[in-house]
Amino acid sequence: MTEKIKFMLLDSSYEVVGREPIIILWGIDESGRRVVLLDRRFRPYFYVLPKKDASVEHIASRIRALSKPKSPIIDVSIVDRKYFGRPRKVVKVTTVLPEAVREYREEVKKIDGVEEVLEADIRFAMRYLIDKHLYPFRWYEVEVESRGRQAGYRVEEVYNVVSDPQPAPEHKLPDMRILAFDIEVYNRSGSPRPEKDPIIIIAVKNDRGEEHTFVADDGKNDRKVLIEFIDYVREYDPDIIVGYNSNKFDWPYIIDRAHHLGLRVDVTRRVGAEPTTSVHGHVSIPGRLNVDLYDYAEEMHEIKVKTLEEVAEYLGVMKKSERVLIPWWEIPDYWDDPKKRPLLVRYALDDVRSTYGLAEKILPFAIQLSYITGIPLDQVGAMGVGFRLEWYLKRAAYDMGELIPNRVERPGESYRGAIVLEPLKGVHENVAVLDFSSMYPNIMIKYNVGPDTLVRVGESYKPDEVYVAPEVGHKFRKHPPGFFKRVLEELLSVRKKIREEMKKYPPDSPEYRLLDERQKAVKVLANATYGYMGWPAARWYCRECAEAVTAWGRQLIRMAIDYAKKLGLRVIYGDTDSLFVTYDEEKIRKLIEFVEKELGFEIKIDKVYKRVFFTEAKKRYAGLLADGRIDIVGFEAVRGDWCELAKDVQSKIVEIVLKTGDTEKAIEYVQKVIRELKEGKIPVEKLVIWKTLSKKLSEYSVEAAHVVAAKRMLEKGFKVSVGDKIGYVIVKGSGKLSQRAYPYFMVKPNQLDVDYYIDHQIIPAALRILSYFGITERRLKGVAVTRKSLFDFLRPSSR
DNA sequence: GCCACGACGGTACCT
DNA sequence: ACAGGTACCGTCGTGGCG
Repeated sequence: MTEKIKFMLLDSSYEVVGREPIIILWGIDESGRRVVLLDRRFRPYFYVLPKKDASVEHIASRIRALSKPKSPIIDVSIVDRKYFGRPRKVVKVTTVLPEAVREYREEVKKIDGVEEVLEADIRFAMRYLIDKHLYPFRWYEVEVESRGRQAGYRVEEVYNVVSDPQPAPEHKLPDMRILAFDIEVYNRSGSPRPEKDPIIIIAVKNDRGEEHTFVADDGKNDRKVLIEFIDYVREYDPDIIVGYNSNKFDWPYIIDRAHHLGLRVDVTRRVGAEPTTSVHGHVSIPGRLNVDLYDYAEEMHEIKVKTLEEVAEYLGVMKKSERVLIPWWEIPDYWDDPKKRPLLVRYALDDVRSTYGLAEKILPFAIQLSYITGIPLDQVGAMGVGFRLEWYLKRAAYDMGELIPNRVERPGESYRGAIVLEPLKGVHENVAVLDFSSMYPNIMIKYNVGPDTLVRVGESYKPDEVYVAPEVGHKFRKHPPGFFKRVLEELLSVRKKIREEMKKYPPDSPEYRLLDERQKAVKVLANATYGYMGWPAARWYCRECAEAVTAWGRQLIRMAIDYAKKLGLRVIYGDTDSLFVTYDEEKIRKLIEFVEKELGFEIKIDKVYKRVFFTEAKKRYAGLLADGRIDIVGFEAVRGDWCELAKDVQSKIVEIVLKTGDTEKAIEYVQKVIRELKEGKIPVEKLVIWKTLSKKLSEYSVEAAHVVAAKRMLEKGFKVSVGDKIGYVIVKGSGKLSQRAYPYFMVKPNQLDVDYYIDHQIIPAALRILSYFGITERRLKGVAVTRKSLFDFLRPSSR
């Protein structure tokens, strides 16, 4: 007996039972029950593209002959698809077992006349979602047969899918159970090792506001901790589990430690299953969405040191001043001291509260990213922007009958990018910053840029039927609309619709916020398309396309600059799609009109600086806005590889100079800081320099400071890996600077080389701004000269 | 052998 | 693990000089 149910999709997976693959859809139904839908009707397949002169039928029959009874090919048929926009006859090969796709793929490749095997690398569970148009966090109606509760699945009801799920009208997200967790490990030296270092605390917090800490006994016996935690997860039964760096630390550690103690990490919704680590280092928990919030922190470029405390502070989740802070190397001391141990427990609690708070800030966007791209939530965060876009493109290709190109290894070919103008150095008053709106996406749409519309060498074309890119001469057919043009138009129109829908709700309503996150997710994809085309690993890679886009971009901004100058606007600076011009409303209006009417693009005033300062360097400036806010762009103050003290000093100088013009005050300030530094009044934290380890230690050809510091960590038993940020300080002594670099936690304050910080951090950062005003290193170090004010330096080039 | 200097490696930023 | 353009630091090799 069949019935219809509505459900919201959480995730998909598959299993092979009795030599038959079963798609498993995890979801939540209308009444909030967790359900599983099993679909036994779907089979894996791939395509075979014959060479142009080969016989499709012949290839098809050769493929049929490959079928082996144990794992048969069940269908070989000739179908019409498109490959880079051109209609092609291809062979669709269907098997029973997903693993069989890999085996047959290799054999089919060897057949004469086969150009390529396509779509043989799409995972079965994702193949189902693509083909059935299913997206996480969207609602569907589906005809099913109930199988009641099933012992193997920890859900309220299991159904067999009878016919394909159909989209149901959108309604709000159901209440989902969310669990944040965080572990603390006891170890006295180096990085913790699961085979010996116990997990002394696991802290959890859920969406009901409940908090728990599972704490080891005095003997640091953590068996109980793990058992209680595992039971808690099963008991609370979360849909989403969040952690901070949990994919790389907490989960692997829990799994290794539990196995070492002979325990199973029985936290999934599939009886008998355990969390598994995928190739990309992401941990998968069947039936639940495991989200590592660190992945999202990595994308927040404003935050330089991405510890949980820093990110929580930045996002307004928890102030560092209002929580327990314990340096990680003191954790064992806190544990061993009975008086301090409660503080350590409190610290773990503050960590998990921060983690949960981060989830509240980040998950709404992450969920919409999953909703738009169709990538399950537990994977979407671990992916780079390129892969997120690529999944969106794969779905678009399927919907258009386009074959998904293979990923091929190819060398990167560089090409010219954007224009950056030489800034007019000095202080300028009343400057408007104009920005082209979505310049590259709009170029791609206007000129129909893409790998399928590109006229390649040897191909014929009629001159009036193509767009020709300036300088580089690449040609793109005007018709029909290409793959990227169609995708981008869709993205832009979807975003427009979302933004219109948003107007129906007050800005503080949940509906508004949800839609706002959604439109942001769409924007990310649109903005990534140009870079994607120039990415050698992209399936739809097209260097000529990317090259043409930047060429058109250069032409565009040149024409805007020329017109601005013709109008009598001073062009102070410009980079790629932005122009800094004197704030003359009437002339700017004319410029905007010109760009819209004559060039066919949109340009807008992004901001107006009351005062803005440039040195001779490109990509570096500081501006004062009408409301008193200050933008610092490019300078040391916004770079993560300068010590906090130098950055603070530079920020302060910029503020003094832009707001008061009093350079003397700035000098006095620098001198004061130098005095404090010499007197040892500056805490070590403000002197730590953080640099990313971008490759393996052995691969470095020069002894850079952070590399030396990382080697010292390694010697002490710490794991250092690619991507880690190494925090180091410079100590007194002789020899190369790099040899005097030590991890900050290995150094006592009196060992610090104060002179290094003065000469190589404070003074350079200060002079970057102040040398334009004629101030020298000697003055900063205390030699008096005549007083000048900012206003002697205004509008330098106009006498 | 020492020093000045430029090339280069390396990192992080901007749009 | 989306692109190219750019600034700037410290190391390292090189050539000139003694």
